[in-house]
Amino acid sequence: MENRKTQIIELASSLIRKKGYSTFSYEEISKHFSVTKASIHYHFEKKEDLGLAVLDRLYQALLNYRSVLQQSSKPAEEKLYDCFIDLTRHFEKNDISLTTSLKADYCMLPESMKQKLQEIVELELSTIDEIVAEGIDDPAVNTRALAITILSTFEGALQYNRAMQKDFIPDIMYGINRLLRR
Amino acid sequence: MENRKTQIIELASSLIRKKGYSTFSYEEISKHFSVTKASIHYHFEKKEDLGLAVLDRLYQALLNYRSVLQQSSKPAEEKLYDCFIDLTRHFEKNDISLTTSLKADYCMLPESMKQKLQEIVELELSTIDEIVAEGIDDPAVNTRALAITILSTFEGALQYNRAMQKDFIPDIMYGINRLLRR
DNA sequence: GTCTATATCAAGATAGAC
DNA sequence: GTCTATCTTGATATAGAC
Repeated sequence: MENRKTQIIELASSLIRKKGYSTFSYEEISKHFSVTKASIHYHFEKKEDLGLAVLDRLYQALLNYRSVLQQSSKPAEEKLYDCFIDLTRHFEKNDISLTTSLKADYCMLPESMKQKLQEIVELELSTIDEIVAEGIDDPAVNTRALAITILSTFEGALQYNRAMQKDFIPDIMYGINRLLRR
Repeated sequence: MENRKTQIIELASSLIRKKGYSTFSYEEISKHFSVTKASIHYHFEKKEDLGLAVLDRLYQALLNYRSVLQQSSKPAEEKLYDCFIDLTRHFEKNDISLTTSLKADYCMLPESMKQKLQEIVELELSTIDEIVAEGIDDPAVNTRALAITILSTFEGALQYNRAMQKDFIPDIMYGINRLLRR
């Protein structure tokens, strides 16, 4: 069952978002599939291997997402708002983002995962930066700072959603609109 | 040593920020003070008791902070920027904020801590909202949404700092200034 | 009031049977 | 490819000595 490997990655990905890297366990993955812990260890010898597989999958998905965006011929502003919708949807489905959860657990990650996480974060930032820059002509504007502000805001808001059992996305969209308007 | 109790709360507070509530342990607290785990259990019978003590301390500190702000006679804009400086300093010293870390661990917290956390988050939001509102006359502006955006941005940025070993505060201050300016 | 000793459980991981 | 069995470690927690 080559498929089992993918199933494990998907479940791990969801568990990391919910509970964090150091708190999710082979035990709960094995129970979910009604197999033993040992068979999970067969697919991913160490927890670190599974963690890296989760990160690799995310990295590929992001690369793919960025290239779709780049090939789109929509006007920049529309692209950016599509992007916000994607972020919102992604977050509704997924509680909080994988990178947010891993950043919280950062000091407990193995070195290999820290490095991969940095690559992913850098890719996220530059993807948003590219779209923001496309929509803003003024060369005096620091678009990378805006991209960082936007992503920080989204990720922060998701954590508010989780703790307050309320949807703060409309509030931060109000803020982001104010931030971007001429 | 009634002082020991306070020392434990302070250490626990710092460990929760670094590693999260479910990952910090009585073991490491006891090692730090060169005593046994059992003596930590003497001061705080259950982990939940220690967690609540940490939250109570934060709640009191916040109440105190807010009342100092309210009594200040500075102009609103200055107050707000003092507040940003406090946030930045606090965050430099403390890696990420306690509430950010606890929001990431939210689903593993005992019910009592979830409730206390919500009270604290609400207090943080209303404190910032009050200052923002003081500085903005226009009744059409949704100051609470701005407060949420600002806090989300700060908390998100801290997690970026941690993972990227870089200081993103100047970037988000650029964004927040743009957000607040007339 | 602080300790030792211990109980209990779940974690990550490995060896080797089938 | 999946299993049983087992090891080791570290977690929360309790009982009871001093």
